[in-house]
Amino acid sequence: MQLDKIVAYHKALSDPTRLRILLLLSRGEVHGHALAEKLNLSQPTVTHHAAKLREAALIQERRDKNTVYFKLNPEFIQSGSEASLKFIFAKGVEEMEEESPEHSLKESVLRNFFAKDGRLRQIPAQYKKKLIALQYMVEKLEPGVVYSEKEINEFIKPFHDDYATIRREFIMHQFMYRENDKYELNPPELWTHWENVK
Amino acid sequence: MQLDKIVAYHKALSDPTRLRILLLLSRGEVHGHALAEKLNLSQPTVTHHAAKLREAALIQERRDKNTVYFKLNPEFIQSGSEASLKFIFAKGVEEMEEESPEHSLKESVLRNFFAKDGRLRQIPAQYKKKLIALQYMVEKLEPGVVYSEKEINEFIKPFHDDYATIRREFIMHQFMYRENDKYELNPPELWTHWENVK
DNA sequence: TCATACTTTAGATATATATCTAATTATATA
DNA sequence: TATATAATTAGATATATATCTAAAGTATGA
Repeated sequence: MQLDKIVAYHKALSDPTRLRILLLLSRGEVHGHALAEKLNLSQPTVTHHAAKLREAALIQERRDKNTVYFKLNPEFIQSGSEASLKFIFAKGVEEMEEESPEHSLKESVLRNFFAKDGRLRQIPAQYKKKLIALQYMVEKLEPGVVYSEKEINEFIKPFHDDYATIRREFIMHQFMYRENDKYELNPPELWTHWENVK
Repeated sequence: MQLDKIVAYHKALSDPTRLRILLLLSRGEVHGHALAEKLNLSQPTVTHHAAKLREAALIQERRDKNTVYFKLNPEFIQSGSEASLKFIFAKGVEEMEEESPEHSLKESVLRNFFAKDGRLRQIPAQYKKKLIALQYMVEKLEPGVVYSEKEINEFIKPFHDDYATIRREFIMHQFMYRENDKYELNPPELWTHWENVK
């Protein structure tokens, strides 16, 4: 289930009138006219809400003569709820682990921005390239180790004199995590990759 | 959990940007600036959405120096979903079974609108009273029995000559259910009671 | 104490939507 | 065929909201 569907599902349920309609339907079929009466609304308003609920597959309809009867589609109400939980909690990982076939760019950045002695000639101005350079440096840090600010500065200095800026960029792009002046590497899933950036 | 809370929960989840934020947070803390970058949005926009998510208790915040870190509140995401299913499917019954201490009105209607021989003198014009009279008659039908239209007419005639109108009112107020010209009593939970009508 | 960086607030704008009335369509019945 | 009932569509209005820019607030650090 993709984003749009989940949005539509919650939109359908994010109106008090529609929730009251579902509640009334929970005990069995009700027709449009009766809904309008019970809710003290005009019939066009009921039609309007019924359309929204139908689009989200939350109700079904049947016609008998002039009258349209509505009833719940309980499966979809349930599965929509499950889908959105899955979306938030689980699906995230694969979703964002897209392809990154840009090896050539990476190589070119490393070759052009880093000198043979390993120093960073200058901080790339272009966003993608900056991320690549930052990641290259940060990968030399030890995961799980808690660094002081001073240690981070000392780590960066051999690459570039402006350690303050680079240290800030580490945080900004989520390569690292800071709490009470202690610095620690984030897991790579949290790093900003330019592929992630819409 | 009452209607308002459930509406707020689904409203919070009914925006694609907010879902993407939750997805980004599903892997750990992220701070505002990083969210703005990853989503290609301005920081005020992130603040705006964060406020909505916080109001719905879906995220929590922590501040370190100038930076505000957001993280999921997974319990609430889960429990909101459960609550709304409960609301639609279960809670309905008690919700609507309010008090109905209007026995005196019922007695007065039965006394004044029905003659000693059981005939309905006239169809009450006042909504509440009409429902009482209709219910009184309909309760003499057998639950579970499928009636033809003709049988329903014959049933009504001893009460009142205008059986067509009364038959329609039976359907209209959900005392009965019609499908392919077959009539059947609805369960009383579906009947329109004037207490239900806002 | 001044400048910087992150966040929030204020205000503007454009879009979405919940509701209504009036008109139209669809179906059934006399 | 004309009438009645239920539903839908069209159009109007008022409110809500997602987003932006600009300004103000807040905490840090030199």
